[in-house]
Amino acid sequence: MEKVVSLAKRRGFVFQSSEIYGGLNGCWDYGPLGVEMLNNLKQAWWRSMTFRDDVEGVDASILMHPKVWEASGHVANFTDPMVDCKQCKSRYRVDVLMDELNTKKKKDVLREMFPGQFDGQQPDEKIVAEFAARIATDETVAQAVRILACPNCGTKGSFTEARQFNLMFKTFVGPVEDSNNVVFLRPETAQGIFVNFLNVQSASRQKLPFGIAQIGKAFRNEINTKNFLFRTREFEQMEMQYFVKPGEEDRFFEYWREERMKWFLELGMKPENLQWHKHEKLAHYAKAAFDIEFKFPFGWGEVEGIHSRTNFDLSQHEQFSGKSLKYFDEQSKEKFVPYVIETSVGASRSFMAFLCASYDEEMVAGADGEAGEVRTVLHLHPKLAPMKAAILPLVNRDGMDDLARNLTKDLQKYFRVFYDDSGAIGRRYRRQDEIGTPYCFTVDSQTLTDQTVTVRERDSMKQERIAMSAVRDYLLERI
RNA sequence: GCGGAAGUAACUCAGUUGGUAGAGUCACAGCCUUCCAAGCUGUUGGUCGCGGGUUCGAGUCCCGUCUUCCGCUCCA
Repeated sequence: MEKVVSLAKRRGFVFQSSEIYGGLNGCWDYGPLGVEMLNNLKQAWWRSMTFRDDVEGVDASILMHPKVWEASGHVANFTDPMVDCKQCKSRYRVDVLMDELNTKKKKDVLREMFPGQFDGQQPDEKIVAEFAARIATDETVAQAVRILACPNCGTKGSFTEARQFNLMFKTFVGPVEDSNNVVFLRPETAQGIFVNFLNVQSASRQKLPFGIAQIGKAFRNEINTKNFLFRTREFEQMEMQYFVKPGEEDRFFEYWREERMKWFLELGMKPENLQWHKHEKLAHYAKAAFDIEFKFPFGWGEVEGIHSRTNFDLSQHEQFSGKSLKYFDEQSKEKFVPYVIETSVGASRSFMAFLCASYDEEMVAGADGEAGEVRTVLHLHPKLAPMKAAILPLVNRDGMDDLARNLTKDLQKYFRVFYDDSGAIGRRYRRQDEIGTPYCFTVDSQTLTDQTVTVRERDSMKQERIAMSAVRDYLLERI
């Protein structure tokens, strides 16, 4: 992990945000190579999503009407009161803590908070119902927390006061910081799609089933950031919401699961580094949910979620906006609120996943077949590689450098390529290996006579000779 | 948020009981060099994370703070 972070910085993939001021917790900047690779990644996703008949794109604004987040449930559900145990330092979400109490413990709490009212034998159902009813307000919950014992160390009354965590970034529209002007930075891009559902549908004349895709930044005020780009407060999502007729959701859920896994594999991910994670505890909007997890150096972590979201979001927006979001099916003459299949992938997270997956330190034999040495290489898929090729004169004389510069200029009309004439050729190859450049074209003395160059392939380090005029097509075929 | 570790050149790291800040790599300018990081010469580059304190004197000792990594917790 540290090696990847170090390489990312050294070669200009990722820098820490505001580094000269000591950095800002969990914020990162993409450097010259990072932005190329991130753009490539986003482009690969965009092409796979929208270069088809049934998906349209949008780019919604980050600031949205505050009611959007009431409708989506984020205002109510995106805040989790938490407590810490002062004794053993473990932390709990208060609602989880309450849910996990057994009936006996609930009875104890009720007895202590309402003396005399729950003495003697009490039916279990009554205890459960009364607990749910009476321990419902912030006030009563806080009281209950004071009585409870920590499930981990058993110490009673060791919890801190419950603290509210609102994971949405708050800001103000206009220069006056008035509570009437509060808006939120979107915590997910999906809502920008839902609120535009009818706009897109009518403008594009799409019929169900069809999808809307969007790439954009989202913000969550996470309690703690973590693991390089994995958990950050500002991140980029690539989301597609696919609208279907109710009853067809399961079929398309399976379809998109397959498609999305295929996407990762086609970009060079190894199957053994990916796995499905099924959500057993579903969110309030979901009917089914699977995550694609990648094996990061720190363990398995989610890079994409594929969720069957029912018609929850559109229905909520109908209710909160008072506008109909129903779709009229010409065939069956039915009017209904479509169901939604969501594919939501983290651009930053998958960037990191591809970086980690491609990082390798290989032992290669020395020139004389003796002591081996370490070769650091990023086995990035050519589509993702920030530099598509390097053009190198073997030595800087006899006009080899001029030929190489001309070739570079030609190729730059089509690709991001790199010219390098400094130091020994081997060193230059290795430098390209380290940033994942898939091909190196070398101009040597033979080029001067027959206009051919050598192609050196990154992963195999094998070389072949092709005509200089064929270089462009060589790259086009492979990228 | 808790606990542990770390922070010195772009990178990896030295730095003695407190006494003017070092190496290798990289980069740059040359030379050399006809295919896999290892030749030669020269050069640039450091607020020792930041802020206090102790001291004649702090990279070194003390306090605070920030950031990163690891573990816990959390991740509608």
